[in-house]
Amino acid sequence: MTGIPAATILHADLDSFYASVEQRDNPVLRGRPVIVGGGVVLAASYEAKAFGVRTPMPGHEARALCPRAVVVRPRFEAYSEASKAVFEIFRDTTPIVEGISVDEAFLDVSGLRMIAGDPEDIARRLRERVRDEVGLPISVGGARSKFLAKVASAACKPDGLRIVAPGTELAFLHPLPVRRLWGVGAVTERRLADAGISTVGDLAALGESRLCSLLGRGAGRHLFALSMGVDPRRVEVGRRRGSIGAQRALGRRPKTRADLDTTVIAIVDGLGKRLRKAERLCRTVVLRIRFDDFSRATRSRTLWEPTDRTDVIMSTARTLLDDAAGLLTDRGCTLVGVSLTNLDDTDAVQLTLPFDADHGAELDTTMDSLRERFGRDAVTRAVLVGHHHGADAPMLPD
DNA sequence: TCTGGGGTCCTAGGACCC
DNA sequence: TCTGGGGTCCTAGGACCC
Repeated sequence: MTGIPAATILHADLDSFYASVEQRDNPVLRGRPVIVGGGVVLAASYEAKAFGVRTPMPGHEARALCPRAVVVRPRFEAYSEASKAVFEIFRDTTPIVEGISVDEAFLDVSGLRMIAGDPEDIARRLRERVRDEVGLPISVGGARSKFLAKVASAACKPDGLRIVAPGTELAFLHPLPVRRLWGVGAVTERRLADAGISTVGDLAALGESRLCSLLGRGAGRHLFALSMGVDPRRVEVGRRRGSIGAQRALGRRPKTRADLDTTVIAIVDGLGKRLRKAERLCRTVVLRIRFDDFSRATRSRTLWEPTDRTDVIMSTARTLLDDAAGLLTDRGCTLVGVSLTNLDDTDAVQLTLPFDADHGAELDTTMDSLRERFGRDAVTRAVLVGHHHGADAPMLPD
């Protein structure tokens, strides 16, 4: 492996997360097919997956496939607690951790070779710690890029470890079905199948331009790059979510406008609390509706200024509901949701300073001056944005 | 008891600005 | 009556992910 850049990114993914927590906490469930959820399958243990149970399958279908399965109600608090414990182990392994969801994350371990060994050693210890300290099985994939690390973890599930050695990427990738590519879902898979493309290798052989004419420029470029193992994205620490939302399934019985109002009020009330707790402001309110034929519609409004006030969000949401009223005359509404997007930080302060690469100590000085201005503990987060000169320098306003 | 609840990113058209 | 090239922001829809 000398001379070649080593696999440096790990993708760690808990196996059948919710179901594994249930089996951990209730010995009776161990070794048995377990389904978490009621109306739809939120998670299935590997014993249940062996019968063809998948998420998000309707509950009745899952029970038909696997009548012996034990169906348990989700316990989101337990999952959240388990997730926190696992993420502590991630961050104890390396400071460069990018969480993707409650049960998976990317870890950049490239700087750890000297102190912690090669990626395979690190991954092995990580898996042992999650097993010993939290009691859950976790699969870890490793490679030179995020995408390949993720494919590797999927390929070694359940409870596996797979490192894609540098130089072997395409041999690993090309035999896989296109569905493994990030961005290929049911619709794109169908379109590719119609064009006779079933594996990643087929897709790579098609070439970028024909892929673009088949799927559109953005998707074509993206998928072609992935199929060639090209994925330059770094592991990003401290990404903040760009939106928060909540929704309620309403069932099929007919709803009155008052029913919808009541539901929207409850949703917005909860969102306002979450927004303030997270110390964020939103500028755009989106109303989301699903109809009984499973078609969807959205209506949105952008506010003059960012807000975290429930009353402002509420009146905006009700205006949107009025906007959508016309859509509801001939179809039943089976789901209503509200999302808040264009999120800002509360009390964010932006400073612009010249920066001389020979004087890196200026960064510390900047933090000190921020603390001086706002109080030592008032500064909770600082974001460094670099502007560089040269060919890619941002264009200046007229 | 016949389809959850949370998100991300991209596209396309129109209004508007210089 | 003919006629531009840049850009931003907003809205709506859609694919996709876990």
